Amino acid sequence: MTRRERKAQTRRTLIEAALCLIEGGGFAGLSLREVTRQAGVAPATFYRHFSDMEDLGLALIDEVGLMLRQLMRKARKRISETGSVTRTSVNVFMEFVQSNGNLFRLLLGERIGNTPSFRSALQAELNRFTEELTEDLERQAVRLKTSLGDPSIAAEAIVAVVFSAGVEALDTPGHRCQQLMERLILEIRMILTGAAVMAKKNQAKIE
Amino acid sequence: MTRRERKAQTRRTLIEAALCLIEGGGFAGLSLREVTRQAGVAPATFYRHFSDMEDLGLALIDEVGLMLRQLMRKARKRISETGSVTRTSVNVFMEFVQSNGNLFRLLLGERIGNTPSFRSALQAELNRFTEELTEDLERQAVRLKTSLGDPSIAAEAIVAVVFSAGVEALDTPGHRCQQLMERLILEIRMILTGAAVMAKKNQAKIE
DNA sequence: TATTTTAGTGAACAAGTGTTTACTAAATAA
DNA sequence: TTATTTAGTAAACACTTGTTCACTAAAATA
Repeated sequence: MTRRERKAQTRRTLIEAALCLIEGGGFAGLSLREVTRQAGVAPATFYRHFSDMEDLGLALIDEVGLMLRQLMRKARKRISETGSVTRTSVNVFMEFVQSNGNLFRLLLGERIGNTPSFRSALQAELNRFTEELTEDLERQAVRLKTSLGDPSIAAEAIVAVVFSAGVEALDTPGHRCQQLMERLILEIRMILTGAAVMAKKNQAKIE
Repeated sequence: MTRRERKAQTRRTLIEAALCLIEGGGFAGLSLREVTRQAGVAPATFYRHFSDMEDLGLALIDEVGLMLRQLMRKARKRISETGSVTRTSVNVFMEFVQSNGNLFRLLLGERIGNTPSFRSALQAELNRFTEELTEDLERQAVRLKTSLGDPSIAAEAIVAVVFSAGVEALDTPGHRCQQLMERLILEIRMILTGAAVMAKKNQAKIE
């Protein structure tokens, strides 16, 4: 096995270890030595891969970004198969929260955490997500020949509502998740119909 | 000065110290010694007031609850003076976020954090907030002789949207906060009109 | 082949951590 | 007044932490 591959491999081990440890205590209460211990590697080895814990954190945030993009892609694919937009999106989202819980915790925990570089990186990641949703909403509006006014506002509201439900889902036992999803779907529909109605009123005012 | 008063006073000092330190690094990365140092008190003194850091944390969470209740009361009072519900509420909320930033950080940071007892306590606090908002919405609907269907769903959505904006406001410079608030107001109106329209449709179906 | 690079190691460091101990001085109770 | 309770202290404890250092063994290069 080549040296680059080996290095990449232990790097991955470290990332996985950190991700695993986040589950039981956030990123803030997470020590370099814990990570190396969990990874089965000497403390000094850490410095061959990251200069800092903050550096590791930024690598984790890259993973979050990747996750969100995969999430979007998967949702779009399934929507084009099934048709029902909201319900399918919510389904995909909840599946992701269940299986990538730790990344999710990172995303929402460090958004308020101490480290400024984390906060801005994560906020940027979230903004990108909102933008993509905005574009989707725009396309949908064109397709259905309606208007949502400024779709970015609806998108922002939807993202807030969805992620809030995501947090709640993190420690909701599986069987009560269905309930949670039904509420979430209603909330999203509220926002969308509200946006449509308000857009129509504004249109009427202008004409 | 009586002994009880003295004790209560240093207890307060410890709480204030913790609150002050949270600003620069969340609750998780916060050591007992740091708190006592900031409070100007010997480390051992801590144990005369709290058994644990977790114990201190729970005391802080009580403060959060107090803050939220004050928030509600103040909003109601101002609403009865001015009339405009949404705009006034958002104003009051944002003022609170600006002046009680650290409590806010605690509320939203530890909702996902490591400590299970924190999570549940904070979720309970948030739920109480949502409930009160639900009742307010109900009263408003009666007064305006309209219906929002199940107002608890709209309330949940509004809370999500408002707190999400609160997080963003935490490190938004004052002059851009106005923009943020305008968006927030639009989002809330969306949810409310959406809820009203959907309730009307459902009503029509039943009749 | 011999030489250089380098991912990973183990030992050591100074500094910070939570917690317990016996102690003081002042407020309370007798 | 004398005796007791107690909020706060200083010192010590056994650990954990981040970081550096010289070192090894194996892969890459010459």
